[in-house]
Amino acid sequence: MEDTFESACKHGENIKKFQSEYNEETIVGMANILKILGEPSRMKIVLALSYGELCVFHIVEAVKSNQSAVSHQLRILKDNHIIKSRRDGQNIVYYLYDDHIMKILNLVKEHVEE
Amino acid sequence: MEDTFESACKHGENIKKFQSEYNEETIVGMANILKILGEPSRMKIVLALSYGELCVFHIVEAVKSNQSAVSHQLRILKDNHIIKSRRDGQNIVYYLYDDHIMKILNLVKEHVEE
DNA sequence: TGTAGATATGAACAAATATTCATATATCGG
DNA sequence: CCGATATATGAATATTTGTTCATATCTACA
Repeated sequence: MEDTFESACKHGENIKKFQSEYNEETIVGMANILKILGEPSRMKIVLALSYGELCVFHIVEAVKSNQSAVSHQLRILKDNHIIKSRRDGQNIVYYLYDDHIMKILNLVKEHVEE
Repeated sequence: MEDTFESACKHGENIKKFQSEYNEETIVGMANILKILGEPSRMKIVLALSYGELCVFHIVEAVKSNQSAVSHQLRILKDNHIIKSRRDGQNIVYYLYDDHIMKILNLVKEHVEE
C-alpha cells in the first residue's frame, strides 16, 4: 500500500491492464467457484454426477462418505448453483446445473495428469 | 458406507464409470490446484502475472495488499508449481509456470460472467 | 395414521489457513 | 564493509470450514 516508494524494476505497466480487465467482484466470484470445487469430497460429488444424476444414497456410495457429510456438501454445491435437485418419490435426485463446470474440470484433469 | 442397504432409485450404474475414471490421487490433485487458486489474493496474483512477469513490489501494488501477506502467498503458489521466480538484481521476479492455468482461469471467468 | 425410509439441519468440535507482526536474509551502491 | 532496499520466514492469532452426532422433516405405504 505504500505508494511513495518506487521499485527499481520496470515491469509495472501491465498492472493497469490487469486492474481494468478484472474488477474485485469478478475475481471474488472466480475464486469462490474454485474454492467450492477445491475440496476432494465436493469434487468427487461433482465428478460422480458428471456421469448422470444420482440420489443421495448413491452419492454417498460413490464418494465413500456418510449421509450427513454428503448432505452438507450437497447444500453448499446447490447454494452455489453447481448442482440442482429434484424429488423422485422418496429420493432427492441431484444433477449438474450445466456443463460449463465440466469443461473446467476436464481442463484441470488434463493439467493434473500432465 | 452401509452397503447392506439397497436404494430404491436406479441410477447407480454410473458410479462404477466414475470410480474407474478417477482415482483418489487424481481427485486430490485436481481439488488441490483449485483450492490454491480459489482464494482471492492468490487469484489476483496469478491474474496480474498473466499480463507479464512482476517483481514483488509490483505484485503488492497490483493486488493492493502488503509485502508479507503477498510473500506468503507467493510461496504457496510457487510450492504448487503455479508460478516460478528468478532473481533480477535486488528484485525477485515472478512469472507463471505455464499457460495451462490461464486456460482454466479464462473458462472460469466466462462462467462467472455468465 | 403410524412407521420406516430418505434426506436435511443445527450445534459442537477439530483442523486448516490467511493475516499480522517482528525479524531474518540477501543484494547492491558507496 | 555499511546502510538501504527487497524479499522471505516464523510464530501467534483469528477466522473459516469440514466432519460428526443427534435430531428433525418429509414422503410412501401398510
